[in-house]
Amino acid sequence: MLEKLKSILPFDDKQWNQYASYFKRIQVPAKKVLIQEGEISKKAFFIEKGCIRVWFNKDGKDVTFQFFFENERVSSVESFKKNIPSIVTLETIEPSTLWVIDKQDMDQIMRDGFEIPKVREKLIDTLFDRNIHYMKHCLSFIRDTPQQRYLHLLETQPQIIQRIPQHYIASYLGITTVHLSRVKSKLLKGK
Amino acid sequence: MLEKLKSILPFDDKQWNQYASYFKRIQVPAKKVLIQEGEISKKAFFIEKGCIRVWFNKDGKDVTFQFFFENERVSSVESFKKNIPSIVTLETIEPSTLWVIDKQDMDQIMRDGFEIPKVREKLIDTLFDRNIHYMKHCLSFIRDTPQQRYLHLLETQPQIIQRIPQHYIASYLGITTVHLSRVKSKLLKGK
DNA sequence: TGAATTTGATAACATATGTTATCGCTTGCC
DNA sequence: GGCAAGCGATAACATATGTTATCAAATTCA
Repeated sequence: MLEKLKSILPFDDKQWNQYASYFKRIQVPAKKVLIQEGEISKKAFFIEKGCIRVWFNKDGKDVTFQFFFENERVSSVESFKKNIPSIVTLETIEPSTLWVIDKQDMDQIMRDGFEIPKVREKLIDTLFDRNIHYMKHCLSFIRDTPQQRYLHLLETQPQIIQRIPQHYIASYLGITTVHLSRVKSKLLKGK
Repeated sequence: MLEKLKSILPFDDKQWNQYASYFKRIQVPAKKVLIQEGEISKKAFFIEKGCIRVWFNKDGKDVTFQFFFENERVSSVESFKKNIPSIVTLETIEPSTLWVIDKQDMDQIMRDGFEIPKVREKLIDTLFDRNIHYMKHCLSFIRDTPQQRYLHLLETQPQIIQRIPQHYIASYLGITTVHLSRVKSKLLKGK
């Protein structure tokens, strides 16, 4: 099951023997908070099964920022990297199977990884990709209407539409559940 | 004038002697397009004097995505890094003095830089910082009203309000010029 | 200097989106 | 089985924001 992790961090087998023990497999129920907003994150997660929602607080309401699924890594990046309080909460949506690693161990892996050209390339690529992803996400809020964002989601990440309760999707799109309903019904009626 | 660049890329003096010649100083007028949307970017810029606007096309209208000022580096990141067509246009707003470097040379510097722990740290930090910046920028579109975004801009980047024509600011905030006028006048009238 | 362009304010109206409330359908749980 | 909670649709109304048009001031440039 760490196969996917190996493709993300392409160390050789010898090194993986050392690192494998850093990761612990845990089972968590739905709606379990993994990292709380305001807390300094000391852990990172890799999802074997299930999904995780990243959200933040807006006047008492929770607003979804991102979803993560199988074979993805999740952490409160800025908190994890910089030892500052997290601006987001990480919470499971479904009962999930996760691999968890402590910051200390992860830092070790990162330090080692940046010494090895192949791993380094991969890590840098990942950072750039994340950058591009956030950039495009921003851009879609400036450029596209909620309806366009919904359609785009349908095309590019149908599993979100299928697996995630609609009120989470609505806040992810930056609108209310009521308006998402309207958008969907407008689309059904042939636009 | 490369002093600022040295703090961003903390090589030792010997190496800088080699790299300094990679950068060329150019003077460009206002409204000069540096990189065109759709074009594969082969250059990166460092601003000595002036400012640059990053924008993209929305149904024929231009929508501003970011502003850059003195001592900042600008490039079409994803295009520059991945050799793909740029999704944004880079254009000066004021007459500017820039330092320009070719992709090939920049790649060389990056390759060398990642071998040197001190420089590597700085580069990775920069990537994370950019990530956090985009994340927060996204977040402000989901969480805040245009008025809140305007006030936030006033607090954190007053030079944008002062130096940049209002219609660029409006599209940067994701609203029309008409609405920005409304927001400002509402704020003047004591909210 | 004077004409053309850019910039910003405002009004009137149109559309998009939020708010609150209600209803019915599902789901989980005792 | 039945109740409570969660979820999604819809309606009516309120507010925010966009669109188009007009005007005045500032700026640019020949």
